[in-house]
Amino acid sequence: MRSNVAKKQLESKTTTGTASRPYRIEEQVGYLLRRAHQRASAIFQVGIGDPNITPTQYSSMVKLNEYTELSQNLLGRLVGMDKATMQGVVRRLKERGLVDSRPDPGDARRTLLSLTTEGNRLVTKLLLNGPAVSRETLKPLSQQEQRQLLDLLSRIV
Amino acid sequence: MRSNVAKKQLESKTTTGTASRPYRIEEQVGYLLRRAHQRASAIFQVGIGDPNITPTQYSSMVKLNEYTELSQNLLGRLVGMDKATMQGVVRRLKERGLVDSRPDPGDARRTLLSLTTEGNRLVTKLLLNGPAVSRETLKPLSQQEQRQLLDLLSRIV
DNA sequence: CCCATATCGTTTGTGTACACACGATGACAT
DNA sequence: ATGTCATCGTGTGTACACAAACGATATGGG
Repeated sequence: MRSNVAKKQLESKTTTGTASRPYRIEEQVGYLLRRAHQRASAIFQVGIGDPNITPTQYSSMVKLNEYTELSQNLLGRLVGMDKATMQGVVRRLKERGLVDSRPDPGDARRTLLSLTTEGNRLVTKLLLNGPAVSRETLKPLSQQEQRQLLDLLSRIV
Repeated sequence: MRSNVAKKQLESKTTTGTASRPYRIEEQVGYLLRRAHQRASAIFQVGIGDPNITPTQYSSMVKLNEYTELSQNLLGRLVGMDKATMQGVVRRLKERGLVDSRPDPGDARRTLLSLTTEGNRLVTKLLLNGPAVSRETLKPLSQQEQRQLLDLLSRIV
């Protein structure tokens, strides 16, 4: 009973005169994004080829593979990670000998990051599995729908 | 140079004869889902009306508001949370006096959860802001695109 | 040159998120 | 009734994710 009060109040119109649908948590973007992200992470974990590499570690390594050397902060911006989060990701990659760092000779505030030989070898291997992971995640959709989803997602990011 | 080797190898065909595009991390579903989820969470945090309530806490409370009483495990399934994750979410909600628990009289393994009066009052208030949060998150898209995105997301979950 | 301001990386604290192991309980077949 | 197997909640360990505060360094204006 109590809950119906809340639901009623939510049935206000949006912009059009169309009656808005009841508020269901399962139909909200945020909720769906969380669930979809969970599933994508699970597929990544089993499909990328190394159970100890996480999605964020992977994207960091891919970016370092592209740019050779990057400051920690710039890398964070490129892969969409908070600097505090980046700190942990980099620390773990360094502990595993996949990433190296040196002070930026031109700016004492910065740390320059690069892949080690082993890091380079590992990304090269994982990159072979990358497309399959994406394909598996998108499998429920047709080719056209896959493109649509990628387009829509990139526009709300 | 080294990285070009990896990229070359990834340019294998998918199913059709179409030349596949180069592998860019920014175009992969998993990456886009992570970024989109980040943005949705940020919008939620400022828009839901209580900075101390997180998206998972919110969806748990909404479900408890719908069902009145649920076992912790079932609630977890309904909102897509691991039981270990659920444990933490419920503990925090209980600490704040928003949720109550009692042993299931018919099954000693289960804990039954419900909203307290205060929890009920809070969800009712937050539910008023829910639609605006979703609207804000989807703002970059047209009405039709919004529906499409929700449809595509629910199909890959 | 100096000062206000900004950037960079670190640290701390809180909160998801999941794997794994554990103990208690329930369900079911023999 | 008993033993096997599943379910439920808990605890531990690891890893994102971000806010806030901090010290060190850089930059640009006066």
